[in-house]
Amino acid sequence: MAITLNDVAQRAGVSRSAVSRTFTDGASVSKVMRQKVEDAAIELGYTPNFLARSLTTRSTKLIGLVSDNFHNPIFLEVFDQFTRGLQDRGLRPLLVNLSETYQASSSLRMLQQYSVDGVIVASSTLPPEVSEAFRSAGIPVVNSFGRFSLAPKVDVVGIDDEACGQIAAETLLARGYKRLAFLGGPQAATSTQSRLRGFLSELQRAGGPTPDITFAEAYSFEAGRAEMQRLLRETTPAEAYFCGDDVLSIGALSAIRDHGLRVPEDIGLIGVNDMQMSGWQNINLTTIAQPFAEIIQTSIDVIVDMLHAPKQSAQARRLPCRLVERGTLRARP
Amino acid sequence: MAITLNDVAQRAGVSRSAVSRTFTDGASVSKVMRQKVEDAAIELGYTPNFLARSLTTRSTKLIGLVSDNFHNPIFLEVFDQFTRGLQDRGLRPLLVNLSETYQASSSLRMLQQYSVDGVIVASSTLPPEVSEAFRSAGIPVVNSFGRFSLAPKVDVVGIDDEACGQIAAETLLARGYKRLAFLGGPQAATSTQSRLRGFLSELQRAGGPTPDITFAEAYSFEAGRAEMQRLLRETTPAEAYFCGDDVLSIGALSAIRDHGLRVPEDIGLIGVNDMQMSGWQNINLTTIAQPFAEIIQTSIDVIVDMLHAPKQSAQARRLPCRLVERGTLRARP
DNA sequence: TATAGCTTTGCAACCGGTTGCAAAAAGTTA
DNA sequence: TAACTTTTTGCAACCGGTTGCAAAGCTATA
Repeated sequence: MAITLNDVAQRAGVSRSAVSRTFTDGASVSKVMRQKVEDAAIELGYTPNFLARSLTTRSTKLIGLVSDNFHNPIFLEVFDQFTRGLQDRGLRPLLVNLSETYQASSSLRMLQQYSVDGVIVASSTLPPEVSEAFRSAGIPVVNSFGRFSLAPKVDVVGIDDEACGQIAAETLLARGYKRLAFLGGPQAATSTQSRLRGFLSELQRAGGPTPDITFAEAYSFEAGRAEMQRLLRETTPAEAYFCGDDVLSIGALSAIRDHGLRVPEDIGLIGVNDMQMSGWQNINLTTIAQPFAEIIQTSIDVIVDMLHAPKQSAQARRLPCRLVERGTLRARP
Repeated sequence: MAITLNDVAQRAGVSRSAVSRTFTDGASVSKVMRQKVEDAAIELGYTPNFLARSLTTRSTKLIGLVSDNFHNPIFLEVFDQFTRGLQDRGLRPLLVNLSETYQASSSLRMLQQYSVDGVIVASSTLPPEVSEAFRSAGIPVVNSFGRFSLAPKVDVVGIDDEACGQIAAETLLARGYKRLAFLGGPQAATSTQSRLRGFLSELQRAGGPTPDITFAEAYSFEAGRAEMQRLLRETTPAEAYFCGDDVLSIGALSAIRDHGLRVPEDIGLIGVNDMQMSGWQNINLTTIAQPFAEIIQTSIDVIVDMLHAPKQSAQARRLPCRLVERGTLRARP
């Protein structure tokens, strides 16, 4: 069916090697030979088979892109940019959806079967074991949006969650808020814990108040809404909430408004991520931006480096966050 | 480095074929032989190389998933469900981001190089030529969310855009709206045109008013907002708008509220898609739901069928939409 | 024109598997 | 136990490429 190297060789009246060499960068072929082969190839509509090639070159240009964040709107930015970034470097993303029903171990085996050149684990919630499994299988791996650690087992590119909590604390204090609260993501998530730690330490350092602390079930609209509804029903709400992430914040926002309170007049809200729709004028969320583009670009750079020269030591990179001021916190006094 | 068939054969003291057969469904191997091989395989940590296998079996289980919708929030549902659905059937999505900078032709060549078993083009805006190119290259292809046609060149699974327009017209008339308008997506998009056609024909049939017609630049928040701002500034707004899709509607919604008007009291709004965030309580958009799950499931079924038995004739499937009543239209009189 | 040095080319082995075929082994029947 | 089936196994060729090696071709120099 498909046109192969042999067909082209025969058509052009040359050896198989000659054809192979014409399609291999840096191989030795004379002008006239190249011309003959290319003519025959075009005539027949030949395209080399990458997978057959990969058998000897030991490189498939396939990169496993593993995530469990498919429901979170930040996924939009993340996947758009990952796919483009990889394409730009001639790499191909092989997508793995690691929702709860799929075992991490089966995804490892699967990506091994496809001989991926590397793996990007794009998730802040998957346990580190997932990435580590790839590494111990000898596959280059980078964990994007992962947790910082001083002696990481795999390369990590993410934000500084503690600094993020500090920025939130500084911002709320600078706005003159007195009764503060932390409405985190899932309590078990390390990102939640780190942000909380940064938040608390900065409040303490600055002599600020001790905040109330609660956690939502997930990084999702419904979870944020449900938790805020509970808070409004069962407690005296704080003046301002530092929320686990944007989608959580938007859930909380909806609960507050439904409860007849105004944002930012009655309650202030600050999130984390700065996903696209946080900037939509009817949401207009004050938030702490993750540098998506840089995280993704860096992740790709790291994995590409590893493809060329496998590294021994892993490194965790923390990229800085920054405050994006919009309409869910009151102005500075 | 990696463990191969040969290693296992040697370890188990059997032939290469024996090892191959143990890992091939339906091949003839005795119990004792299988045991020997499996023991050796486990000991060495062997996993068969899918790509090497594909060379002889001519099946890679790779499915190209091409789209240009990466910025639209419906992408969330679409990709989550596609990846899971494919995984469930042992297929692997190879992602292609066909944003404007990437040529359709290069994506064809690339997917050919990777010998994908089939291609799913998930987009309502990519021109039909994209899907047709795959078909004429002999690669099974299905166009999800594509336009219906009586004699399609490739298989299509989508909604009935005209019926969608009709539902919008019926709904708005039933609510007693008099001055209606259509705020479409990009004028060139066939989905826009079909929805408009259905909308107009139903209005005419029911003796309804003739609506104003305008188009936004894209299916995006900004485009919807910009166009609605223009309408509010330059025209007397209609009583209710049928918008091209949800993200456009939400953009329009924000413009209306910013202009000091209320929805649904002053202006009514109905969208298309029912993406997740349309149900968020602070958006609460009345809309016409696309049956995402069914479209995706059907698309996968179609492509799987084609893998087993290549079909001659293409077919376009239209799945029904349904009204989802929320808060952006006034109640029936 | 003979010789050395560089480039180009084809041969054949290999990458990691699968599979048709025939020989060997096991199972059945008489 | 002999003759006949059926199952299991290994050999060797093949899938579509790449690549080390040596022979062939070319150019430059003496």
